[in-house]
Amino acid sequence: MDIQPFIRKLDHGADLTDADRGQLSKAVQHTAVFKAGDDVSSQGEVPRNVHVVMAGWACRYKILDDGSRQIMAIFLPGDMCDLHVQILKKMDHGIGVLTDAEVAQIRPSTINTLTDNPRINLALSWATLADQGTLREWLVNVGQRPANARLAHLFCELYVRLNAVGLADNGVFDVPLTQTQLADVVGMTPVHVNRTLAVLRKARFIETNARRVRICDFAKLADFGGFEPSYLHLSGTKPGATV
Amino acid sequence: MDIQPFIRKLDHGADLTDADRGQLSKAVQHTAVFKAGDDVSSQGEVPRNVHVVMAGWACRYKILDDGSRQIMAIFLPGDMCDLHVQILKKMDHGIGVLTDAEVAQIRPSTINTLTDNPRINLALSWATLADQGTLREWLVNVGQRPANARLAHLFCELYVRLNAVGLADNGVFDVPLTQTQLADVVGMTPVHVNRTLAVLRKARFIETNARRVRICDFAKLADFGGFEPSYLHLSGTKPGATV
DNA sequence: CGCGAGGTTGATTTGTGTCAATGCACGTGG
DNA sequence: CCACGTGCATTGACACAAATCAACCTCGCG
Repeated sequence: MDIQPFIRKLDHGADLTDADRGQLSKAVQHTAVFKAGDDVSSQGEVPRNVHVVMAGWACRYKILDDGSRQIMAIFLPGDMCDLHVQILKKMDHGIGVLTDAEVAQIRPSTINTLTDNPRINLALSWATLADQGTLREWLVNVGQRPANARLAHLFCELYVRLNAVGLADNGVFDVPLTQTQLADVVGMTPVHVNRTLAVLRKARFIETNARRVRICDFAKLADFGGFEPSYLHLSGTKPGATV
Repeated sequence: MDIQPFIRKLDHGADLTDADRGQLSKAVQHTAVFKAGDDVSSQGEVPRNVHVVMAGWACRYKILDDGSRQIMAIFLPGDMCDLHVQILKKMDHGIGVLTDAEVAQIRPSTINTLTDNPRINLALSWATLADQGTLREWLVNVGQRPANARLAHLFCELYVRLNAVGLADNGVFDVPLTQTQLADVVGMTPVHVNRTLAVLRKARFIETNARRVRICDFAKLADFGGFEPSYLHLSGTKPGATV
């Protein structure tokens, strides 16, 4: 891995110095490897460490009594889970890994030294706000948009987020999820995800082969899905950044 | 108003001293009155003040191109909107008032003096985490539950939250929302909200007259709606609190 | 008195879920 | 090298929940 997605991402949120970047790099040195489907931390547990996805995809999810699952957040490489959980006494949901993945664990004491650095603290707070914006947008997506627009919106978001950490370009990116996992993200049935993907392909919005997606015309797909990237706040908090 | 819901709420999150309570009281002295439907702050605006609802109900919402609206959060008396927004450059959604309401405005500088107080800071952070938990639960609600369970869950949540600030007791509380507003919360049609309410009434889960709701048997309704209140974290962060 | 906002109800359509079968790629073991 | 099993994608037939369209009702208010 060339430059860490974690740093690359936080660079969007604040003007970090090389020393800041070094400090961040050091904080994510201790990693653990998980197999697809494993839990990083489970519902009901006492929150311990903060996690940063280094490679692979993870998620925040909740399983209901009837066995259905809602994925409430996707963590891509560079994403941090739950900066402030240690305040709480109990996880009200699980954090799991969607693919084989490498996840860094940061102890609370290390987090404190990070947030003592004002630039890093700003970057982390920015990232937290962006996560919240994303969650809100997912609610809008699931609550208001029909199936085809819902998936369109999701693909647009994933592309922009992956692009921001150097993992997507030219409309092409990997989506290493099964259709069942996609279904748990958008609140649909796997069968209906399948059919909806077929519709999007037929309409020439996207092309897929294996687990690779190509967005044929981003502007068109974004319009169709009602995607409007301001909620990701990728212009960050930097004064000079473009909106 | 006897004791402020704002203080009453934050008391759940940390062990405040009387001095802390005084400091909080003073921070919410400047209020403005809004008429139902007014915007407290609009999408696209530069975030300025932090708001606390003193009386009435407010919400966070987003309107889509086709005119449909998703309410992403309900702010009850005592709830604070967007502790950290000032980090961002642009509101990606609107804050509006669902009923006639009184809203306190806190300037960023005042916020800073509040968060300099470690107990208050803990309480505010706790409240922020509870808000996030609520948002996640709404996504689960809209993404996975059928209409009747969805409304059941919402009523359970509203009851517990109102109860926590002294505005509900014995299963009875006011829901000063139109069915159209309810629909925007749960991602359904007003017509379908109406029919679903009728089902809940007929099943003797709830009774309603005017805008007052009575939950006949909370445990039964909670079970039906899959409501499990841990996400509200009302046991807070206090060591001695019961779970 | 008339108007408008909100609630209620009915008939119908449509999007999505459900159930079930098939196909396909891949890995494993005989 | 082939037989088999498994996980995932795909497809079809059908059921059902929810949206849509439209009418009507009630009540508070100017």
